[in-house]
This record gives sequence, structure tokens and C-alpha cells, in this order.
Amino acid sequence: MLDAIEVHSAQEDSGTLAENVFRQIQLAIVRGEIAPGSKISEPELARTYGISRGPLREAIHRLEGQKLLVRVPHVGARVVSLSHAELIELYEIRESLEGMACRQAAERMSQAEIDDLRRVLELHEQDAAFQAGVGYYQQEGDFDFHYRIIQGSGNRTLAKLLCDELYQLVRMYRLQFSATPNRPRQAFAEHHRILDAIEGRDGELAELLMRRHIGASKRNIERHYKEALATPSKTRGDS
Amino acid sequence: MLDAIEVHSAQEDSGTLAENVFRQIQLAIVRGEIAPGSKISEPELARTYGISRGPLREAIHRLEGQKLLVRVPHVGARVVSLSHAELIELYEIRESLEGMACRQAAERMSQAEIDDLRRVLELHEQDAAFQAGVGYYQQEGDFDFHYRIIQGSGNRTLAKLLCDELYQLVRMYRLQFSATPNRPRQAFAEHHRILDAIEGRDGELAELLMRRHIGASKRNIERHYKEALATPSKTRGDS
DNA sequence: TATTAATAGATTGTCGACACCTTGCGCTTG
DNA sequence: CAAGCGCAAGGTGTCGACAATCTATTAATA
Repeated sequence: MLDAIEVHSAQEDSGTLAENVFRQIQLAIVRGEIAPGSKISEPELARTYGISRGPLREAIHRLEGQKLLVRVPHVGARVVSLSHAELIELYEIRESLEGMACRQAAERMSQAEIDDLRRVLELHEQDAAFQAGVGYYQQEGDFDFHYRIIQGSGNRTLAKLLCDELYQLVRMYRLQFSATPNRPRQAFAEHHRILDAIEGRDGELAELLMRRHIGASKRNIERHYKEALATPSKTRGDS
Repeated sequence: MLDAIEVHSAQEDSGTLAENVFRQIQLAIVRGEIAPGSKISEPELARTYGISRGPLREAIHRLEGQKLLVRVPHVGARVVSLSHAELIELYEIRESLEGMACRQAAERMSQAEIDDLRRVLELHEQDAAFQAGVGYYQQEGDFDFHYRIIQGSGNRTLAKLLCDELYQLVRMYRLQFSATPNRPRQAFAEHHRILDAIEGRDGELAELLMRRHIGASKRNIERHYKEALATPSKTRGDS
């Protein structure tokens, strides 16, 4: 009914239609507006966004590259729906990669960047959702602690991999699991300790703390799944 | 001159044209048949492979996802040409990720898989190029030691990332640097020690050895660049 | 009644053509 | 003579239509 209203929040219309549609669909998936596992119909989406199937297909391929869509030849694309095992594997990869990024950040971030990041953390503490005990993780891009650490590593190849490809997928699932009672407060404290290690130029400690931090998130997710096992409200079937 | 001959080694024609062209161009880039840094013309390639621009563009996008092409809106695509720094960064990522894969492989590979991999190593030793002191690395897929380790980790998400996305890029540059005098022999010995650690179910040692092994390759590349610095035969300009 | 086969509908894959943008060359001008 | 402008050519972005494939419904048979 509100096709023409266009939800784009006055962001940069970056030239090509494919790019714009790519961002819009990406946002819709990460926010959960398009349900995980649901099928993507090219003609329908093309009509929805008022473009032809050409640019839409390009957007779909890019979304597939970000692992937000899973495509099967001659069948179509579906929104990704990670299994428990896959989500754990994703976090193990993050442990390894972000741990390395954190060590390099401790070695290479400037004092100005560190101060700036400290201010970001203070901003998080003042956030309403954080005060309420739910939320925190909704921050994105430059306002996300992990994002800033990765950028601070100075490893541009790693940043491209983590921020341009895996970041949105992680963000999509963070929204699901951030509503754990004590987790936000705990995560906030861990962030501060990590930043302390970086400021102390202790790369080894910074890496260790980051790995533990992500490991704690991983365990938090595992706990969620265990609880969901007793509550048969949601069905989940993956390969 | 031999455009129409088609180098495809009688592999599976997997349905769609886009898929086939994707594999053909991928092979051409990895083999260096299309020079790094050279521009890709859509109309020209479409004519070369006898297809329209539609499927070709899909192939180009997928190649971009594998980091074999770099695309600029309204300008076109170029074959990737990693700078020294970028190549080092890529190897640092491999150290981290393949180190983890190796640890998990030590924990999860079956004895049958280990025996099979041992036979692969023996096959490598008998290889003609290896005997001559140049080569070794030309092996691919199931015949590549690193590939097998990653598959043996049982971490399917990691395997997709490493084998489906970064593998071809690594392979492209391995071909350039494998021709170092003593490196093949040394790498072969390192492979054997890693496999010993895996067979001994010592995950920690396996990870350490793999990290050192990739670190040695990294230093080998750095040495190449230092030597090339004195020989102004090749010009290299990246951002 | 349950299982299988054929058909109809819809969806994806592919194509050729047109519009807009970028790039390089030649011209004008200070 | 150098610098800036304008124009033409090539290339990328986008579109609508046709062909090949898959899915679901329906009908026929054991």
C-alpha cells in the first residue's frame, strides 16, 4: 500500500539504482522486516521498488556475497537463516579475526582515535535502551565498538572482509540476542577493559580480552538456544 | 588467438551460462592469462565467450565477490593487483583463520582422512616440478594440503569463506612466488610436521605450526619484494 | 484411497536495444 | 604555448520481452 513512500531515510542516493535497492533490501533483512528463510520473488521486489529486474538481480547477487541471501540456480533466493551450528561457527571466525584486529589496533591506533572511541563508549552508557537493560547492540558503523576496533587495526583487507561482508550478517543476529538481562552491562564493562588494554599498548592482552568478549557472546547465544529447546514455540529446520 | 578453443578441461557444464563463464574467467585470471590490473571490457568478453552481457555481468559480480576483480561504478572492472601491503595482510588473515582451522582439524579429522592426506603428501613428493625444486604449489582443490586441512576442520562456514572466496585469490599469487629455490622442500617438511601434530591430536601444536608455516610463506614473499626493489624491471603502482 | 504422471502457471535465465555517464581528443582562448 | 571548454565515441546502467526450468495442481490409475 505504501510502495511509493520509500523508506529510505534521506540517505545518499549513490547514483545507480542497483546500489540503492541493495542498501534498502540489506536494511530490511538486517532489521528483520523480511523474515529469515522467506523466499525472494524477483518480479514482486522489482515492482515494490519500482525498478526492472536487471538492477534488482545485481542487488541480489551482492546480498548473496554478504551472506544475507542464499541462492539456488533455477529456484531463487531465500533470506539466510543460520542454524545453531553455523551461528557458532560465525562467532568462532569472529574470535579469530577480531582478536587479531584488536591486537593490531593496540599497536597502531593513534591516541586521538582511542580518545574518540572512549567517547563513543560514554555515549553508549547514556543510551536509553542500554539504561533499560535491553539493547546496546543496535549501534552501527562508526558508533559500534567492534566496527571501530576493526577500522583501527589499519588492516584494510581485514576491514573489508569483516565490515563489508560479514558485518551486516552479524548485526542481523545481534538484534535477536541482545535482549538478554545482564549481557549489555557486562559487554559494556568488557569493552572498557579492551580499550584500556589498547591504550596501554598491550596487544597481547587486547587480543585475549577481545577473544573472551566474543566468546562470552557466543556462550550467551548457546544459552538462548538451550532455553529455546524447552520452548517449542519456534520451529527451526536447516541443513 | 585461441579464443574459441576453450581451455575448459571438460569440467561439468553446470547449467547456467553465467556459472560457466564465471569459472572460465576465474581460471584465466588465476593462471595469469588475463594480466593483473588490466581492464575488463564487457562487450569484448561477451563476444569472446559468445554470450550476452547479462550472464557476463553476473559472472563479473561473482568474481568481484572473490576479490579477483575490482569494480568502479560507471567506469568498469579491472583484474585485481594486490599491493605489497595488501598481500601481507591477506597472509595475516590466513595465519589467523587457517591456524584455527588446523586446530579444529586436529580435533575432528578422522583417522581415515588423515591417512588419505598423508598419501596426498606422498603424491606431492613424487611430483616432477617438486623434484626439480620449483613448483609444488600448483596443486589445487582436494590435492592441495591447505584446502584439505580447512575441509577437515569441519567448520563449514569457515570452509566457505576460505575455499569459496579467498582461495582463488591466494592461488593466483602462490603461482607467482612458488618458484623460490629452497622454499618447496621446506614447505613440504612443514606440511609433514603439521600432519604429525594433527595425527597426535595436538590441536595447540597444529595451530602453532600452521601459523608458522604461513608466516614463513609471508616472509618468503617479503624477501621477493625486497629483491624486486633492487631490480627495477617491473613497475607496480597501487593505492 | 494413495501414488504417480501430465499439465498449467509462475519464476528464473538470457537476450538485444536504448539512455546516461565517463573518457579522450580537438578546438578555442587567454 | 598552455589551459580550459566542448564534442564525439565507447562503455556501463537499465529496461522490456522471450525462452528454459521448476513447482503446484489436477487427473488418471493401481
